[in-house]
Amino acid sequence: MTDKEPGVKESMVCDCYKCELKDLFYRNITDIALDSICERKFETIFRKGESIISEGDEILHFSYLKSGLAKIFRLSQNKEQIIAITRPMDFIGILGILTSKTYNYSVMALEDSVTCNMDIELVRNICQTNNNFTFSLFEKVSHIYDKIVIEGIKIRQKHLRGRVSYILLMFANEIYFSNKFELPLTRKEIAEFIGMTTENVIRVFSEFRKDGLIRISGKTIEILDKNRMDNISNFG
Amino acid sequence: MTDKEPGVKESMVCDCYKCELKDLFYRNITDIALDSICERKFETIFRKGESIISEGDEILHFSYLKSGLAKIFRLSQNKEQIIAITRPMDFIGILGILTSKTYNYSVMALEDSVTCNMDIELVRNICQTNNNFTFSLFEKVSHIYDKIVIEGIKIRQKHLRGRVSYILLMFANEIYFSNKFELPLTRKEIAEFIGMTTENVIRVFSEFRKDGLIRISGKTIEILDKNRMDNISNFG
DNA sequence: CGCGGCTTTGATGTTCATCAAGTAAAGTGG
DNA sequence: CCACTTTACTTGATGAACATCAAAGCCGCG
Repeated sequence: MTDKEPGVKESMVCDCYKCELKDLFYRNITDIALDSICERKFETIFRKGESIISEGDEILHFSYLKSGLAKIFRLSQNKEQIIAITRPMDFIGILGILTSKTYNYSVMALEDSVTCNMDIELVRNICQTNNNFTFSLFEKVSHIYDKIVIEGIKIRQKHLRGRVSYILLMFANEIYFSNKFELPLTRKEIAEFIGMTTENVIRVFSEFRKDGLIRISGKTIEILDKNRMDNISNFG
Repeated sequence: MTDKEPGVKESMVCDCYKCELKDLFYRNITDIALDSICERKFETIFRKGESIISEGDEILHFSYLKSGLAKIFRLSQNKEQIIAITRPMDFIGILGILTSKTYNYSVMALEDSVTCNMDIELVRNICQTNNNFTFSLFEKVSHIYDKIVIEGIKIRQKHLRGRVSYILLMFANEIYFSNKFELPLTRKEIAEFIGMTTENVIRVFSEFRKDGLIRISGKTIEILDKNRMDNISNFG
């Protein structure tokens, strides 16, 4: 997060002692260490569409998403490839936050978002002296990676209809906790996530609509027949 | 590694103080801790084709591949999906070695192989008390994961010819360090690695042979025109 | 209001999986 | 060690799944 980034610093920050990440931090860190992080942390606001991280940027902060939604992606062969959707309380930049000098991925806000940023050197110092902390972090990062790898395998084994229903169910079940939601991704981005073309994403949407599986109104999607969607996701 | 596994314990084990993993262990661990691991470690021999780990097995040891070659794979929808090829000095089981109770992946020997196995509880104890060690391990595991994710993305963006040349170059450049080598995978396994059918792997092999790119004799492959192979791998 | 990006649909062609059928190689039991 | 079985390899023919191309409507934004 360098100066030229569009993110805006926010003055209303929350109390670290009440942070939802306390499982990771509060439990494993002394009050003194926590205080030293807290007084230097800051929050940043990103509007929908703004870049949070660009591949190659120097890593200066240990950041997590406080609210909103973001996509993690890589540029490969002039094509964006979306690797994962980052939800609140997820770390930003995942890999190499501690071990690399620069980011390996780009991150962009899909909705208005707020990140909380801590000095990376301070966090590295805590790692040097507090292995409970390091271990917890290790555990969390491992699970994130594992999910990415396994999800990638599962998605690619499916046909187009299966991929689309998989991602729609993901939004409904894991992100918005509702059968009706606003798609945070364009059709093109969905295509970049699940490895198909924009046109075919739209075509499958239309098929699902004609089959009475979903209702579409612009970016608003409502899943009407979850059972059949589950079947298509699992066996399509 | 339970009793029913085919691996055979080996009595001739090497000196931990001269272990190639000393960067990870020796540098970060006291002699006493190292000694306590060493006297309880053991090595296991696996013949080509034998199972080293099965998905769901309880994790009892922290193991690495001392010699040989192995494939890491998952069973998904009755299909094997090869995730990575493990080379000497790579860890076995990667994810969750420290944090999970059971393995998330299966591992099978592709060549006669030897693993070195340490008591997982002992290693976990070291993690509890030695954060240099934990940090080094964290770093190594992160890089392994990163490579898997990026490699997966790259392979799937290519057409069939590009995928096949990519994997052949991988064997030549990163595993056997020679343009002529014995393929450790069957055609079917190659297909499972790069997401295509067995028939098409064979078809592309035949095309490459007719185009004078490679010479094939059973499992022996020789890359004749590396420049053109590089091009196909990068732009195919 | 007009421009560019997003969305939609149809027509067309290519890539690739599937099916079939046969050969070679490798393991198995008498 | 040889007949037998199984697994791996190979090639061709066919069709399905999917990408690409083309054209037009829509929507937000300067």
